[in-house]
Amino acid sequence: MAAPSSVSAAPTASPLFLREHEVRRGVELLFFGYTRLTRAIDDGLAEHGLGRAHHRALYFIARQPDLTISELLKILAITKQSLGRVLTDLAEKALVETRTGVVDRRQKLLRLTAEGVRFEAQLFDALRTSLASAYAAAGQESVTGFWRVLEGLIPAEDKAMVIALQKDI
Amino acid sequence: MAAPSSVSAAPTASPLFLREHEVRRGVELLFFGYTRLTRAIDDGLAEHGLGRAHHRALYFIARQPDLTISELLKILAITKQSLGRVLTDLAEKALVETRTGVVDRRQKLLRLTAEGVRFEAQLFDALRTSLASAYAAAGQESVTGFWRVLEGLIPAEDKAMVIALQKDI
DNA sequence: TAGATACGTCAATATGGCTGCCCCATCTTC
DNA sequence: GAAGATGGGGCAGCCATATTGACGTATCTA
Repeated sequence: MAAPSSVSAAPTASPLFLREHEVRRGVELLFFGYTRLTRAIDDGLAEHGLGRAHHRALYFIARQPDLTISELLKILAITKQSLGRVLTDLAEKALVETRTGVVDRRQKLLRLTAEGVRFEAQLFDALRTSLASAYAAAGQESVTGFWRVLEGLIPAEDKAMVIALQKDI
Repeated sequence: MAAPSSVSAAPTASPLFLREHEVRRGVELLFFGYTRLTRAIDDGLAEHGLGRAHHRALYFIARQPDLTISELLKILAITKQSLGRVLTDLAEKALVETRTGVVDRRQKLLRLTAEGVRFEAQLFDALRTSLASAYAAAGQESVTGFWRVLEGLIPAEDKAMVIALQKDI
């Protein structure tokens, strides 16, 4: 794959054609890392009869109180129907509550209840334990690199959304 | 866990209690990065009437020809039933073939057919495009950090498996 | 030969996604 | 004030992917 740099006539390989090994390594580590991290909260969720889809909604509502439905839809990138079921479950379990929008009364503003806050924090703790130990083992420099590469995987049209999330804390 | 060498009385916070912000950032970037990367191959899969589960099997068979069923089960961490359906589909589409094990005739050794190799390579190309551009934007140092953190997320009992995968290429 | 292992398979069930269609309330624009 | 756009809710039906538990067969190992 890598063109020898000594040959001047043929341009060297574009950075888009990195050695296959490096790409495969990333694909695999992302797969294992992501799946193993999410597995850390399955037990906590199961105790409440909830699944990962519920956690994702819970998580982003925790992160941005007064989020609207359509904003949450953009973040999760699922359909209204799918989200509807999840939010119904969360409301029934009194983990999430909605209020009518103030500037636009068509909107619903999503918030966690006190119990929702408690539960999300409990789940987050499991995530923190896993991720913090990975951070600690890798060192701060590695963490920065970890963030940079992942940011590069987010398509331009989604980037503003992700950055907005991270402004709040 | 590391005791601060300078302060003797009050220990600083353990590395396991990193600032919440840093952990949330990692959780979110992993979510967006992973989901956006996997989305890159959905169209290619759909053309063949296959889903992501099929790709995961295809991918790891490509990576380790003559993989056995039980090894693949460990990697994917799903049930025999679930994998069975996926492999049946792949066999019907003539993307995967099996041979009886040589050292142990109970085993089935999984391999891609020529068409399977071609198809996996095509899908891989979409992954490479995404990941390579993220690598290029972040720089080689970042890529190393990216790998290190992700490795730290893999539980000890799975680590040998992942490392074994990466020895082959 | 007895037991463990590798694989296949049955039936039933859960979860979390999807499409297409239609509804109402509210905001915006003309 | 009317027309249309937007935010949200909901119905019916479907699909993909996962689960459990039990059982069967071939093969290996002690």
